[in-house]
Amino acid sequence: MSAASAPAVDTARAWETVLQRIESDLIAGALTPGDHLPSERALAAELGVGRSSVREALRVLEVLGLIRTQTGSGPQSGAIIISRPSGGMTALVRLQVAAHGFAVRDVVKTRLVLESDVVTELARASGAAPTPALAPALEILDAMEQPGDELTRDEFLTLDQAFHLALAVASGNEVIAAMMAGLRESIEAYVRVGASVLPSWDDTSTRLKAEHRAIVAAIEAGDPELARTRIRDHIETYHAETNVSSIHPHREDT
Amino acid sequence: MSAASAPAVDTARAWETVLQRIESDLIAGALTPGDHLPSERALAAELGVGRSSVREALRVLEVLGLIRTQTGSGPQSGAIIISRPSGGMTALVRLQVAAHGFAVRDVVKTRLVLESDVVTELARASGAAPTPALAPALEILDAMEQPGDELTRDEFLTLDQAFHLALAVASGNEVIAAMMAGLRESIEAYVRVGASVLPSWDDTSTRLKAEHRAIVAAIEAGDPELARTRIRDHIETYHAETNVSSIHPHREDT
DNA sequence: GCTACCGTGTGGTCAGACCACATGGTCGGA
DNA sequence: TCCGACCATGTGGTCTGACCACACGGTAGC
Repeated sequence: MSAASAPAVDTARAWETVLQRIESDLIAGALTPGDHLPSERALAAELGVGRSSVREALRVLEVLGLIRTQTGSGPQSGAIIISRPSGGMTALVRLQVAAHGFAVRDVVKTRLVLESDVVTELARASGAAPTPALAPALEILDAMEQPGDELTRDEFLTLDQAFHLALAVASGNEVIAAMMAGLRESIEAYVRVGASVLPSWDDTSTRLKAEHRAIVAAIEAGDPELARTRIRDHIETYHAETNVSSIHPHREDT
Repeated sequence: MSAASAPAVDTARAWETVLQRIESDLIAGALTPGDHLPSERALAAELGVGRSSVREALRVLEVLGLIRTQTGSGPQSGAIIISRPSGGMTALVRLQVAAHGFAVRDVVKTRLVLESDVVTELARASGAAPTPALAPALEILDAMEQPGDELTRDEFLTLDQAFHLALAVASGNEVIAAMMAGLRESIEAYVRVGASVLPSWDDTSTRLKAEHRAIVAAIEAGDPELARTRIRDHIETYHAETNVSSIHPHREDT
């Protein structure tokens, strides 16, 4: 039913067995965030594989945002289980965009779909009771509006990204938050290029700030439909203005 | 302004330089799907790094669904650029679920959000003009209803997954399709466990088939709201019935 | 003409050797 | 007693070289 006989099973490549071992330890609860993995040399000896194979598996886990590695000795050294899905999501989406697997247009559209749901859920929750989870997002808005301290485009965009991410986090769905972060970061280069060619940045940033406040207002008013409409307009307007969707990772010339 | 002097810049780890090189080649169009990467040994020599570092980078690309490797010689050997985004999504989400980064509940919820948008878009498009893109999905439904040929639960679930994926593909947004596939696959183990404990599989499968037809009917009728409602009920009912969301990767006992 | 063979290049793996680094203990002096 | 310098230890990061299994493609022999 399961394995035919005794042999085989070993058909997987060495680094895959390492990955499987770690995954099963995670599922079994033998490994939880904060724990240290055994050292590469110990893992290699324990699993009967070479250290290079262990390293290939750890590299994958690192890129996927599951572990953090550090040299040296002490409590902070070695490979430690973390859980930072957004990092892996970013790398995944960005490379897929680069490889033509994803169109920038679809990335923007997907982000819109996810974020629409985020604000809808937040508005629903806020209609029932005040939402303290929104506090981080509000702080970011305050930071964006500091009088007398003009932000550069880059600084503004950084805060803008943080605001949208804060909304996603506030909704409580980590999967959506990670995906949104990944989608956004993966096209960040295009967004920044788009912002740099805008004729009047002052006008744009002023409008964006107003739209952010309006979105939050709709959420706090407990109006899902309004919040949804506003986030949609917010995203679509910006991307239409900067023409981000038409930017193509490929250079057709030369 | 940028680099202090001549040195440094090399601060990135060796395997990262390999990754960056490949990414930039992808963006520049020097590498497109179907192309062969240079051999590991050539890449190592060219970039001035060890072969093991090259391998770590290639391993990442493989897990992320960007390349396919094959031993031997000939046209099919070596590392070839592909673009299978769902593979990377699956690995990422599955491991994050295992590491407690993602809750199964949130995965299901996110899938629901994405799929709601898929059927909404399909219904809108279908309202304007017939949608030939739905053909693959319809074929799968036919296969699920073959009379006299009772499908096992596993076979049924495989077709079920294919149906939902076909809908996503029909919507034309590859990012959403890939993410949905990844989300679905990552919790497939839990879904199958849930199905295996259902009291009356015949009743369930009959109901699911009817629901599938109803969803398609709503799409073809060009009724976005109805399609949205039906897909939501379809997914929520099933997951409530099988209690998938409550399945926890951890075993609290022993 | 066909078959069997073998050279060649590929990824897959392992072993061993360094390196830089961060820690934590030890030893010496104040 | 206290404190600073020192160094042994263990970690990840990297490179080198060596095999292996495999798949192709040409070649020699039938």
